[in-house]
Amino acid sequence: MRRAATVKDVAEKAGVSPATVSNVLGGRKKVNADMAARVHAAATELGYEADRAASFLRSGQSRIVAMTVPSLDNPFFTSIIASVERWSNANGFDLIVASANESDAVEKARVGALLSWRPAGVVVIPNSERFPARDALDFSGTPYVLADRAIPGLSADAVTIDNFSAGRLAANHLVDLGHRDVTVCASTLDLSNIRERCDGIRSRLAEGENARLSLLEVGLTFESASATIERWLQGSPRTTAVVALTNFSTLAVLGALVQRHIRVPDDVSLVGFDDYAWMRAAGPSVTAIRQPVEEIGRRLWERLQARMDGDAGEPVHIQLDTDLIVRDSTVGHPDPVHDTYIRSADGAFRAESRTPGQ
Amino acid sequence: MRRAATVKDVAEKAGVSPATVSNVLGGRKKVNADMAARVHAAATELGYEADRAASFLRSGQSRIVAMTVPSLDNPFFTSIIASVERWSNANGFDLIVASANESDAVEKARVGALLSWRPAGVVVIPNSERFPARDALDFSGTPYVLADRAIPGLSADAVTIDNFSAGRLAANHLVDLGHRDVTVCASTLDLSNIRERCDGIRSRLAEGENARLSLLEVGLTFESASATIERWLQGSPRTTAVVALTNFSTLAVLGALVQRHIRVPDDVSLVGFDDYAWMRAAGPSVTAIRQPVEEIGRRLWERLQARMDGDAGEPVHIQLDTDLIVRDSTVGHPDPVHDTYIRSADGAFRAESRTPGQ
DNA sequence: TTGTAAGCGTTATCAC
DNA sequence: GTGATAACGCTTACAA
Repeated sequence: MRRAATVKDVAEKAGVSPATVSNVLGGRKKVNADMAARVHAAATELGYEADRAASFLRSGQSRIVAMTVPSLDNPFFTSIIASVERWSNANGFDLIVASANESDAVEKARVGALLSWRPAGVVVIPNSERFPARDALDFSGTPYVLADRAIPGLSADAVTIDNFSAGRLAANHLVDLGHRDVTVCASTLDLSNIRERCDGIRSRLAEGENARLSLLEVGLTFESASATIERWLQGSPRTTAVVALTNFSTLAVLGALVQRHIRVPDDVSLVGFDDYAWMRAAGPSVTAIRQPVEEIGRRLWERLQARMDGDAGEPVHIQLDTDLIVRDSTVGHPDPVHDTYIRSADGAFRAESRTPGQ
Repeated sequence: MRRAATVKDVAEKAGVSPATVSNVLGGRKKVNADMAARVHAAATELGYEADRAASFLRSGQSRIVAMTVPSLDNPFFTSIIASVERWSNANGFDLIVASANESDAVEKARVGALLSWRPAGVVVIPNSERFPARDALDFSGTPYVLADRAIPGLSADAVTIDNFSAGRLAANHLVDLGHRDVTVCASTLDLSNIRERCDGIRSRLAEGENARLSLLEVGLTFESASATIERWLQGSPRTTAVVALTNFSTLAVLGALVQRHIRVPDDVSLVGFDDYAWMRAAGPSVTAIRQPVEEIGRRLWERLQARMDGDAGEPVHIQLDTDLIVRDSTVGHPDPVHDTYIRSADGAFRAESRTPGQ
């Protein structure tokens, strides 16, 4: 590992002082034009890039954002990382990521390590409602924003979807189609977002008569979900529709139904959660609640940016609307050209064709 | 943002010198037992964690690993990140990630930024064979390891699968089943790993008589792949089997076939690439070449660790074996209990049931 | 064994 | 407008 060039090297080569180099490259002070040119030339020639650690140490401006997620193997979480990375990068911040690996203890330990970088801000998808990172974050005073999972009673900025409405949106679709026996596959009721989705479904079903809701807690992984659903199906449950509240449980339900040759949607309809390419490609394609991932990232950044800039206002909980993407798993085989329909929370209906560029 | 505690604070509280605090917490020198206890107590009380930037600046040990991937929206890449993150974390390193967002220019720019952290090592999944990060990495002298995509002619450590053998494995399965008209859906032939997979398929097909191979270049995204495959199907191609060489193209092929009510595997068989939960759950479940993601991460770390420790030996290209997971998309509906079969490169056959915990 | 002091590379301050 | 100098928080010679 070659020693990297320093300000001194550049200064010497350009025949100026280190301070001037810093001023030119940092663009903080006015400098003589041809001096600046010499500095730039020298910097380029030496491949100079300021050492971020030293720069931070002196300036106190870390330009690091740290992010912790329950797992890096869940595409929902990584899609949020992708969005945050784009925003942070666009603003000159680098992103340090840590996975809690589904463990409260790991989350706690990892956040400790992240904070030792003195990040300017932190984005957290808490591993559980215990929110193990909380104490360290609060103690450090580092601005942070929660994503996806808000913590009940916690005063902190959070960006989530409107889980209750998302649940209603799913239930409403099924009720409209005449379903009265609905089973909900929840990952775990230990998470408030999942509970709220359930509440939304329950609330809509309660508006009709004779609607019955069964609840199945299937765990956080595809494997546990598959096993639980398999056991449940062995009991020949009376159900005409399933709402799955996470991407893994959606997949597990679909797999179990297909494997048992239960016809979808003829025997059982399915509304899934999250919107992935495989849901379009599956046979049958899956009706699903789509979360606005890109917007979640944008709003996370917006909140974090505000806090990093010193906003000391009341904590804000942003709850974004979801869309219902109607596909074969609830309505069979619709119009072959416009075969995907989107129903927004406001009830509007619009067609979306499957052609590229969407 | 509260000012974080420093060594001085801890030293004062414990009634010792800063050097002693550093020695106790860093565990580098022997210290008196009750002094050590006092230091630990003070550190805990103040919530002290050494500032990593300052620590690095003085010691020259950055304990940062940087990683760049073409996209954070591709679960294959993020699964490798997940594995590397576990290994780096276990060894006390933090991980900075950057996405090239499928752009050579972005890769180059992002790697420049990453290097300004003076990372101890870098893991790169190059965005293209141009490997835009190369110059900066070589110039910096930072140890790096390529993942997934080796660059032809490049002298650098790389951990990939044995792409040629993977191609042969897929083709062999289809030939065994009697297929003679095989279409390959490649993302892009601009990547050597994809070309090698093609070559492997071609090589196996060439061993039989009358085998025909058609090649379809479908692009890197699900959308472009879907569109291309759709156009191709409109031409009523003479093909009894498709090999898809990436996860997105696998999905796109499956979707297009299902949508057109082409029966799989009765009309067309499908061998996909990568192994995801959705492939088990899809109807039909998808026969696929599984890449050993966890091992890729392990070997990446092993190589990087060696280089960071000063190993100056010849560049090593590790090529890992893949498995063929046989499912419905090539063989219909096998034994309902052990419904997934794995065929390794060595030809061994073993059953794997779909019960949880696998 | 413990403390003192220097210095990592940068930028902010303050003379010039 | 430019340059010398100090200081950020830490680790590590080296002195005690």
